Amino acid sequence: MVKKPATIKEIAKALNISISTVSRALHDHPSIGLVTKMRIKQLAKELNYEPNQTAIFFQKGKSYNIGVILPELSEAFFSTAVSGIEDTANKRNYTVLLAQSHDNEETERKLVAKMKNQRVDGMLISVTKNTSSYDHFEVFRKSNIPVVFFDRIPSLQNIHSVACNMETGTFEAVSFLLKRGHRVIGMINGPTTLYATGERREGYIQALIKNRLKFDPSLLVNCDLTEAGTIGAMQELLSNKRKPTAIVTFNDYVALFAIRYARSQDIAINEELTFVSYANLPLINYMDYVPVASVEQFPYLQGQKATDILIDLLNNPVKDDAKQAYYNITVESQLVINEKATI
Amino acid sequence: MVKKPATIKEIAKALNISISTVSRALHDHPSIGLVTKMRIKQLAKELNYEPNQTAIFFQKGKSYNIGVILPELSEAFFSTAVSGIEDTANKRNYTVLLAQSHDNEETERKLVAKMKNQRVDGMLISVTKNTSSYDHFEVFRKSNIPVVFFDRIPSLQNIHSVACNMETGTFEAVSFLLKRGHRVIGMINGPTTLYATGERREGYIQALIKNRLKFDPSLLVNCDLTEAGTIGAMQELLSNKRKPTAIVTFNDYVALFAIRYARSQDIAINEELTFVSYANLPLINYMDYVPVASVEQFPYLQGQKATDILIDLLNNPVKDDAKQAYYNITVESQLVINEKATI
DNA sequence: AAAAAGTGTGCAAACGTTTGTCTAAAATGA
DNA sequence: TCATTTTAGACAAACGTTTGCACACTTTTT
Repeated sequence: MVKKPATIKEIAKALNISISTVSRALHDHPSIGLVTKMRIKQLAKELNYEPNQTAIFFQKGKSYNIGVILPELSEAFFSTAVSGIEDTANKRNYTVLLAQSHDNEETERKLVAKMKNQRVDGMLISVTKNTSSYDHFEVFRKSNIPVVFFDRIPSLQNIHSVACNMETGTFEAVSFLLKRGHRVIGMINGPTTLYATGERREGYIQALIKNRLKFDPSLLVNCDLTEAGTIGAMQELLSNKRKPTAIVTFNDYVALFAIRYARSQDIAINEELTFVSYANLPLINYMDYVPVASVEQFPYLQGQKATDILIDLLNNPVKDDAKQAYYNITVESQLVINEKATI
Repeated sequence: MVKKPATIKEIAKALNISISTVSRALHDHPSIGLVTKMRIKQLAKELNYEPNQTAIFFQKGKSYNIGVILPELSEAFFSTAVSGIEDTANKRNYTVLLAQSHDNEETERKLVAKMKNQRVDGMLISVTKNTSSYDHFEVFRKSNIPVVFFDRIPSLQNIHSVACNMETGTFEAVSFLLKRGHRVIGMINGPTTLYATGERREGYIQALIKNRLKFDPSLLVNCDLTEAGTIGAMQELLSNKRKPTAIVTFNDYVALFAIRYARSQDIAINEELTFVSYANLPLINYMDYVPVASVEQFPYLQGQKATDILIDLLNNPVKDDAKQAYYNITVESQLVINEKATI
């Protein structure tokens, strides 16, 4: 009943030629005569021949698998990045093995072990919020499995990475607000431990400098990204001697919390107090009041680039470890005006 | 520099024993003496031996890959389901190949082809909203690749499926509202083409019957799940002779649209008009006004069950196609009271 | 006319593992 | 003590493919 899939061997036998000829013919190897090639391809089609991938993987000593470890698939940023990864990988004949760390370092460690013995050819990793030590990634180096970190990248030397430069977008965001006439602009930034927090700060300050304005540290408050933290930050900003007329928030979640709080204080959103945020998540489609603009981080693009780099690395393995060149790609963030919020 | 991973062969040679002995020893085969076994395991550990998965896959003629095709990863329902799938698959030594159809039938067809020649052992599929014909799935039957459909299942005979029974949850939801004293309960249901729409309707009616109330068809309106459609449905319900004091909405998105509209009409949410919805998405954490209760569909559990069934199917292949038994698992939905909304 | 180059194909090894069958030695039974 | 069973391990085939090398034949060059 169950007919086994056709093999190269069967084709060879049926045509009374050698296996190698069949293999070469199917790969359009130049040394095979046209007639034989046609006969072979013809029969292959008739028999519905499809190469046995497991055999090829084995033979080539590769799995054509790319492992991906990221914190949380349900975050829109990551699920979009995954789309970029998948599309690129599929296009280049690789397959994606996905796993979520759920922002748990322990899980991350386990996944690393799992991935390694699944024999992935390469890895794409976005580290956990809380990952403090990076030694568990060393096994990949030892096994000669290239790793490209994306978005959340560890502070290590000699790694490949793709990340988004937040400074540019922040600069644009603040410039945009300045152009709109705002002179007192607050910022609710993230925890100082995050690299991205520093970039936002820098962009903010640079935009002020460029416009010959003085940087007022009391207008820049850090927060832990929770709702409570955001409310605290808002209270601090709103009670400032110079009360801001616009606020840049670390991400859309913070924006949501901040806007909600502002409304509870009967502040007219984007009139009395204008908001600009980051990420541009689908979330804002469902908010009643949304930031007037968002700094886009291009997750799909980041996924694409990281995958491209990884596959290039796989196709051109370095012999000499010392001569290894490291890719550190930066995607520029970019301000996007939110049409829904035009008032 | 790059040291190749150790193989069974090397271990054999180093210990001057046969390959088969090493293989069996590592598998705790009873016919291997204790001392040899220990020696082998010892050396294997020293050499950091790890079985070459590609070789094993090839040898066993299996890929230990499970293909998953679903509409949209960024929908919380699916990303949660994927977690269930991954966890179960990993536990049982399978690997997950993920792909999104983005609710596009054409993409779905392409993915099917892709998956088949990636030589997956089995498939988990949640079909596209728009999939009208199911013949592209036939290739799996022909290649003897078992398929388990989940959540969105095609209306076909002789398939394996895991889905959530919406009737139970709907029954509970309406009963809950009745117990709270509501007597005029509206429902914004989905398009009649969806199976789940029928189940909701049935649950709604059954709850009324059970409470000796008459079913009033004018209180049950269908909609296309868009914001415009929802507003239309709301207008219809609110202008009804018997104006509802509570509304059950098809899902959280519809709930959001409906609540937003109600607020635009200055209706006090969950006082003047009470909402109950489905899904319980993270979305509602970010809504200012949320339904008082949601019908939970247990996506994680569905993913788990579907994967378990699939792997069972893989481990116990049927010889005789005619004798195939089909699994059709139903997960009961369940009402969950939303604490945030308690007023 | 002989040598060289080109063309088309076959042979066989290799990749790492599992597993059915075979054998030698040791243990058991009478 | 010899026959039988048990134990511990070896041998070799098989899985499907790719690829370096060899070979025969034909064509071109000298």
